[in-house]
Amino acid sequence: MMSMKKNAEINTSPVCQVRMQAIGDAMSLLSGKWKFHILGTLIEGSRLGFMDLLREIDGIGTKMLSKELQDLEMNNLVSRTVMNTKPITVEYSITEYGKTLSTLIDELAKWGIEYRKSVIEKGKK
Amino acid sequence: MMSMKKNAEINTSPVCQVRMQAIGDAMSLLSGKWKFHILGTLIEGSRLGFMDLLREIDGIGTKMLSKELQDLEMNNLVSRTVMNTKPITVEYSITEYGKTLSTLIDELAKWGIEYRKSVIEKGKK
DNA sequence: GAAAGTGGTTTCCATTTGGATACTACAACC
DNA sequence: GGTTGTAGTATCCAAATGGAAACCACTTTC
Repeated sequence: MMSMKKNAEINTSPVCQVRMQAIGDAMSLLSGKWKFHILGTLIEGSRLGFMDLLREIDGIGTKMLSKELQDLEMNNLVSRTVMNTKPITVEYSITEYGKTLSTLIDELAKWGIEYRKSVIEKGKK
Repeated sequence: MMSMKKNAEINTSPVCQVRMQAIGDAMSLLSGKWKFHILGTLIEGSRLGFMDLLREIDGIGTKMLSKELQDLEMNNLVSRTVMNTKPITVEYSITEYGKTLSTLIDELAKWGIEYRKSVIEKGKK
């Protein structure tokens, strides 16, 4: 019997290393429980205040919303504008760069919808 | 001056609620530092052993790999087959259902590659 | 019989994450 | 002058996450 050492050559290709690195890069910006929710909300309805977001995103608290928004702003995915209004308001919106995530987030939502359907189907059996 | 109460009606639509719920559903399966890496690796090179994955995925340890694989298997995204070989080998591969994540993961990788490019560009300035 | 390779589990620990609550500060409304 | 609404910050705490190292059981190779 041959004792070939098969080292699973498949992913040793540079293409795949780049791909894996890319996934890591992307997730370093997008990880966390709320990032996709916030981005998804801001892509749908632009120009929302802090309290708007707090109401829209079910379950999030002020601390997390504040922190996640700062992260996203720092990475230029979300912009924050302090408005010169009477009781000072702040407007959050998706940046042009943030919009490049639209197709990704659409895919995620699409997959999530199908997933829920499949779970319901299984439940019926 | 009118004091209209604008309650940011945008995302109150059922469409958006479904969308947000879907994002939450999807992330409940895909959250964690390594899920996308593992799925991405298995989509590229099917049929990999535990040690193969450990080598392919840079930085992961045995505990996390073991745990994440169990999660993914439980959700039918990855299959685990114990082979009847001399020093017992196990083969992990992506399931048909797991393959429905291909476009999503491709999008993620694509975005990550562009992101890295843009960071490098900024660095040059 | 020791080393190396398979596929993990277990234990311990530090860091991260995230939730609840309280609080500030300002202005308008009543 | 008390309540409401805006936009957060601060603090405390619990739970989840994740890494390092040791260990197990088995087999083949040296």
